[in-house]
Amino acid sequence: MAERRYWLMKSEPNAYSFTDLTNEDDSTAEWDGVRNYQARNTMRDDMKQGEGVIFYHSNAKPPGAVGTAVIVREGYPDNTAWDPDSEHPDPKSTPENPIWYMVDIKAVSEFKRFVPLREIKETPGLENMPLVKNSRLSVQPVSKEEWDIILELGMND
DNA sequence: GCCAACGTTGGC
DNA sequence: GCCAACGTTGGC
Repeated sequence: MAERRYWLMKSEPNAYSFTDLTNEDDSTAEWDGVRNYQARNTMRDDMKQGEGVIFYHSNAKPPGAVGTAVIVREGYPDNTAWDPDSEHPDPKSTPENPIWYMVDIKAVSEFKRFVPLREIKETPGLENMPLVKNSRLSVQPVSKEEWDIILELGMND
């Protein structure tokens, strides 16, 4: 069995917040609309059922981590790409030759305490996170150590 | 609103 | 294949 990995996914709360996810049927949603190859590869190839996700609010005031989710369905074609009425249509992607992929995630728990980016940047052990290194990647890997540190920050008062 | 960082596009 | 131009992300 492959080693269990951890992830972080960004969302702009104005567009789709952690609360929106918890309000879905079974707290589960398709993570559609990602149009970046590196993030696509991660969702298509690397994310496995049962692995943990830190849900992060980007472009928020302030930005930060708000809770955890879990991968409940592994990578499959993002059908919104060939829907001209979707928010992120890509005519080059077709059902026969899909370019973009998504996963399904399910909300697990909201942090007791919001963990702002400012604090993540100041916390020893988190300095190598893509988040801190100014990466724009919307789906990023998180090490076990980083996962443990952030959950400790978020789950303790 | 500004702008740095970064990814993508397209001319050559 | 290089790289300038352009568009987007996202913190501040």
